[in-house]
Amino acid sequence: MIVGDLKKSIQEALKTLGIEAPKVELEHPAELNHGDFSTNVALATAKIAKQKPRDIAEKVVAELQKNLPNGVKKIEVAGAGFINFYLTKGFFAEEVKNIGDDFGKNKNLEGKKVMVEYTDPNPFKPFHIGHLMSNAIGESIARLTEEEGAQVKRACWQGDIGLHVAKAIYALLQMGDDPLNIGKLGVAYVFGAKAYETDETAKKKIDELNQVIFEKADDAVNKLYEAGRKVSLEHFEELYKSLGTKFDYKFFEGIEGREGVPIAKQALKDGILEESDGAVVYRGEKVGLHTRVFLTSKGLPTYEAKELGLNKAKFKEEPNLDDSIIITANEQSDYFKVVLAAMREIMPQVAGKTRHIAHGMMRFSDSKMSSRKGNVITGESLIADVAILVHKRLADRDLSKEEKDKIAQIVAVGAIKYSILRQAIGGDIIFDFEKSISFEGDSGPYLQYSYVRAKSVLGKAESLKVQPWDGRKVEPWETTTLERLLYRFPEVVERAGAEYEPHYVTTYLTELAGVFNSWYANGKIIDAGDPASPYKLALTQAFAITMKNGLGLLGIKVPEKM
RNA sequence: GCGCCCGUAGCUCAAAGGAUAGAGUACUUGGCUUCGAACCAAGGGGUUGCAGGUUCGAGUCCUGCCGGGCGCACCA
Repeated sequence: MIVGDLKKSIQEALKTLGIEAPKVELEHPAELNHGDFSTNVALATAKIAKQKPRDIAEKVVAELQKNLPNGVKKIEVAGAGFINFYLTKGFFAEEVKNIGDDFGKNKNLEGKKVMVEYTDPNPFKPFHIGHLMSNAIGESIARLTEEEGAQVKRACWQGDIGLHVAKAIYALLQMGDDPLNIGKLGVAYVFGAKAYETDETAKKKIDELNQVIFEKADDAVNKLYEAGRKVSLEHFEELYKSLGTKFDYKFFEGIEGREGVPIAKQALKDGILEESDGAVVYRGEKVGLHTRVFLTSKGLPTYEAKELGLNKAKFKEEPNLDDSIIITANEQSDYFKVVLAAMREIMPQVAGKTRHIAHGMMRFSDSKMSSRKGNVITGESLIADVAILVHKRLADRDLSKEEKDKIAQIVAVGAIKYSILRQAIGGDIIFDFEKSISFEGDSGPYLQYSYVRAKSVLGKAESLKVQPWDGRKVEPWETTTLERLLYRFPEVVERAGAEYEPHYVTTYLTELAGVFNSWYANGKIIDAGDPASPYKLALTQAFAITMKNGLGLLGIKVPEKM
């Protein structure tokens, strides 16, 4: 590998010069005109060696040039004392040759089994754009983890029981019995939530209803409950289909969550949890956190207790899990600190493998989004609205209605996912339809479009029976920026996977697409008079594969036409 | 009040302690009879919230302040 070889050569050069360097750092310079690799050893060792950085750099370069490392074309000293390496055409050609369908994969997590929980919408409540955010991030992290060689189990945790359900059913009981659908359910929830806050009698009834639902004590209520749950879940299923997520496990508060009650009661007996004002709580203060309630004074489990049941169930289903990741918005960060602290005492083997990853919140510029207040944008409506905009762009394309519908769906979801995955996951996204969803420049469709163009060129080459480069001889054709970026893709994937940061992939792909588009505009790829044409075709192919694989890691599909 | 997170171009965001802090967008201008213009090329735009400190080197690390977000007992 080039990195290892270069480091070794630098290490040896330093040794010959009698300079001690604990470790050699080799990185890609931020700017491409600073070379393909750069090291700061001269700067880092200057003080100990009592020499000027540039002097050390000059000496190291002189030493390296006596026997130029494999794949290196040119070495330069630049700036304060950086040593920059430029690679040979032969190196890039070899890399391009190796770009196939597996490009990007690594074996860092080979043999590991990882469960990733994300999205977590609640039946009886709307699936809003916050869930879209969690889904986009979670799906991408799941795919990155798979790309690292792990076996991934996708899990979704759904609150099909609890006060929010009681609120919706309270309203449904008053709404007459025309057929239930997702729209009616949304209205019911908002109505019930409002009643709970403003109407004392309603509040009392809803609290009672909550108990009735939990105990499955009333047939009419049970029936309504089952119907509402079904409508919600079917709606979620449709959304997962268009988002490209397929869950291996769907856990429910009403099923796995119930199992948390006996666990909490046992923990109370064991003295891990304690009683306080009739409730069962965990005193987080003993580990520098705060107190949280696990069982209410009425004996009902809170989210905390349900979480115990859930996490036990995860390891019951998948006993050989190496890692269990829970992805939620950061409003739950402190909650998870306390629950995980309690879990470390109650079920240490589970807690030791469970980790919470927080992402930012989807917000409006002027207010907090709240499904309770009804001021949410649903995932369904957002996808539909964006798809309409895509359709407008497709108006004069020579494609069938079916093709256009399919493309609109892929491009709309791509645009939305991109707008979420373009930034570090920790940051909030201020949702603004006009600004958030873009088709130009830094956007999902920009990447999809550059892929489609590349495929179009490849299609034309095929119809003209033009063969791509045979991979054997390389002439000293000019090295393109495209080649200088392409071989870095696996490194980007590795880092994104290790840090659970899909945006490294997004940023890389956008830069890659920019470089491809610029190269594309600058000259012809298929050109009978150009001896480099077959090589350019191979480059185009390599770009298309990389873009498709990269977008795949973001959970974004590529259309063949758009 | 306490805890966690954040503050970079008009706006939305990048930047693994390194070089002249970069993209997109918006604005101005040029480019389709060429392999797809959802594209390309060019231009202006910055005291990285403020003040200290550590370091050969700080947007990045430390301290304080200012501004914002989230959380802190029976909701999820």
